[in-house]
This record gives sequence, structure tokens and C-alpha cells, in this order.
Amino acid sequence: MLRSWPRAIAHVDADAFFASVEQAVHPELKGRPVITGAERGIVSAASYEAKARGVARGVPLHHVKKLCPDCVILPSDYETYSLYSKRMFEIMRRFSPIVEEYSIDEGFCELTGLRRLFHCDYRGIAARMQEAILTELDITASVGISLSKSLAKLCSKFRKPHGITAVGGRHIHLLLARTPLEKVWGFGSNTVALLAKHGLKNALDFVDRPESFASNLMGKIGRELWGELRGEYVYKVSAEDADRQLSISKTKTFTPPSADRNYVWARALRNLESACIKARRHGLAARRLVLHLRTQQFEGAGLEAKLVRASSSTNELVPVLAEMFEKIFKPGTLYRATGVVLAELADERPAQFTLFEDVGHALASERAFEAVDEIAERFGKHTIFLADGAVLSEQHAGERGLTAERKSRPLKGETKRQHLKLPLLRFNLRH
DNA sequence: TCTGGGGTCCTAGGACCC
DNA sequence: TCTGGGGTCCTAGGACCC
Repeated sequence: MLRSWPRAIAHVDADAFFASVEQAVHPELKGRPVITGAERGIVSAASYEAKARGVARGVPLHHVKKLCPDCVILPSDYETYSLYSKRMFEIMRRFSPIVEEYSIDEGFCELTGLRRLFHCDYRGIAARMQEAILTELDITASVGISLSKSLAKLCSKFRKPHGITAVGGRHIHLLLARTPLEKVWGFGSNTVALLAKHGLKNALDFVDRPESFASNLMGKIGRELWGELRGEYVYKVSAEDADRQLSISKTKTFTPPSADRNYVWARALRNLESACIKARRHGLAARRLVLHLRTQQFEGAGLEAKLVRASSSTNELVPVLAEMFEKIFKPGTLYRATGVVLAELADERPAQFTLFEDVGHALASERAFEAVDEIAERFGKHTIFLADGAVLSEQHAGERGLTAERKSRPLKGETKRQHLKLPLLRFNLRH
């Protein structure tokens, strides 16, 4: 006979995490509609009070002001959120040694076999975890428990906020029958449309088909999800902290879109600078560089380049980027965004110079960029930038004022950036 | 409402090499 | 020179997720 709990995986999902942390840090905001994401122009997280007014993730801020005029709109404070996140995972680790930090606000926890230790059922363990999170962090979390990660994730969403949902082997079909396809972790809009075409309506329809159906239609992922939803433990809970980052990307959409070569290039250059600054801050260097230009029709053109050696130095990468830019930029095309990705990141080691390289020049520019990092740290990114990027502040001063300036508020007592007279860095560009 | 930005993983096709 | 077959790596793009 089928055992109901051959394995117990918990998915712990903090409720409206960013907004809840803000309310925990600023108790006067409790009970009020709060959203974060002021710096991005769209809602990152909405408190339940805001959700009740129809404010959802991804909604543009101007729309929020109409829906909910008394909404408190805050910029994201990632440092504080990360701190709360860390503490939430520490609490989870008090219950089980196998905790996977899936994202900043949710994680998985292996509870198999722990009932005896805690003298209660799995639901009871979840309740104690929730209680600890609430009393110590003053935020709520919802917990789902089931036989696989995918099922646990469905469970945690089933009752929110501050819910506990446990579904053992005997009741999985009931859960799946009430789960529309789009709620399944890994089924995006394309997959849902495809499955709907085959007459599927909910997750139960999916697992009722033979494995070959899932496999033929969706390949590896289809097969894996098919197993997960049937209660097989396919995706392991992994306690290893996600090794270092694999890539760093910087994308920025600009309005209005532009066909101006210099302007689009300046945008790409700025992405590169931001990405490099971030890489250097983390002591990482890239072996591969990717450039994307996105047209107004949402189509993208991308190009990758392998680098001679791992690097995070902007001026070393500029010529490579320029070469790619020349290849994919189509005159007369309206672009709405550029993006730069630093990929295949490795720990930055002292640079290895090739035999014929001008070592003196390379070291000098390295020092220059250390200074750039310092200035960026103190006054905000792009206070100082490559000369080609100047087009952004000359021709588009107003637009820049809206994006870059507002993003980093000056610290107390610090001069406004407009008053800084810093020399521009100029590098010789070969293109 | 035609929506940001930061990520990861998978796949198909071509290049290249026995 | 033609003829297969097979493996691996790389690249561009797609799909998803938070």
C-alpha cells in the first residue's frame, strides 16, 4: 500500500516579502498599502493591503497612483531584505540541516523523518517554523509540504498569507485537479498554450497522460515535471549554497526608442560599465561577453564573444563590445533596449599578460578603474563615465535626470551630482 | 498594461575532428 | 576524392523564474 509520506519536502514562502520587511522595519506602515519598486517604475512587491486594492506585481507606478492614491511607494532596500532573508534561512536550518535557499524570499527544507524528533506531524513542524519567523522577524510566511519540490511549491501558494498546506501521497490528485496549468512551476505561457491545444486544463490532466506525452512535447523538463507532479522526488533539495554567480547582466530600456547609432552605442557602453563595476565589486572576471540589442517589436539580436582572458576591466572590453555592436546594429532600426552580459565568471586573479602586451598601459588603466569604482561607490554610478557615453548627458539631459539621478539618492550631506565637476575619462577606441 | 530587470537552463544547428 | 558515421564544442535563441 502506498505510504502517504515516503518523503516530506517543505517550501517556505515569505508573504509579500519586500513589503512585509518594510512594514516590520517601519511599524507605522502596518495596515497601510505599501509597495516597493519606486526606482524601477513598476511594482516589485505589494503588501496585502495594496493587493486588496488591485495592485499587483509588475503594475506601472502611474497606474498604482490611480488604483490606490494613499499607497506608500518605497524604493527597494536590498540590503535590509537580504538581512531578513538570511535570518529566515537560519531559522529554517534550526529545523533541518538540508535547506535550499531558492531565492531571496523562498526556500526548500527536507523534513523527511523529523516527526519523531519534534514530536509532531509535518504540519506541526511547519507551524513551529512559521511561529519562529513571525516572532523573531515580524513577518509571515506560508508553508507547503508534499513529496516533491514542485508539489510543495503548489501547496505553499494554496493558502496565503500565513497558511500551511500539507498534501500527502493519497491526496495529490485532489490538489492537481484544482491546479490550473499556469500555476505549475515550469509551465510558462508558451507551454500552457501548447498543452491547452492538446485539451489539457489542469495539472491532473497532465499527469494522467503517459510520460511519453510530456517527454515528446516538452523534452527533459516535461519528463521531470511529470514525475515531480506525480510525487516522485526528481529535483533534490540542495543545501550547498549556490556556488558563485554564473553571469552578470545589465539591461536598460529607454523611451522613446532610438535609431541613433551613437545613442544606442552609448547605452550599451553604460551597460558595460555597470556590469564591470559590479563584477569588480564581487572580485569576478568574465570569459565571455554578450551584447543584446532589442528592437521595438521586442525582437532581439544578440551576439557573444569569447575573451582572450577573463576580464572585468571596462576599457579592455570596450573594443570587443564595439566590434559586436558593429555586427548587429542595423541602421534605420528603432531600438528600445540594450543589454550586456558578463558570462563564465571566474574569480579575478592577478591579470595574466600575454607576451606582447603593453603591461604598463594595462596596469595604469587598472588603477584608473579602481578610482572609477571608488567614485561610483561615493557618488553613484555613472558620475564618471567613458567619453562615448557623454552623448547621454548632452542630448538627453532630461531623460537622464529621470533615470540615473533618481536611482541613487545622495547620502546625507553629500553634494548633488550636478555640482560635481569631474573630468571625463577618455580612452582610445578602435572602431 | 503591451511590462522591468536580473538570472538559469535547455536545445537545435553548425563547425570541427576523428 | 568520395563516403559514412559519430562525438564534442560552440553559438544563438528560447523559455522560465523571481
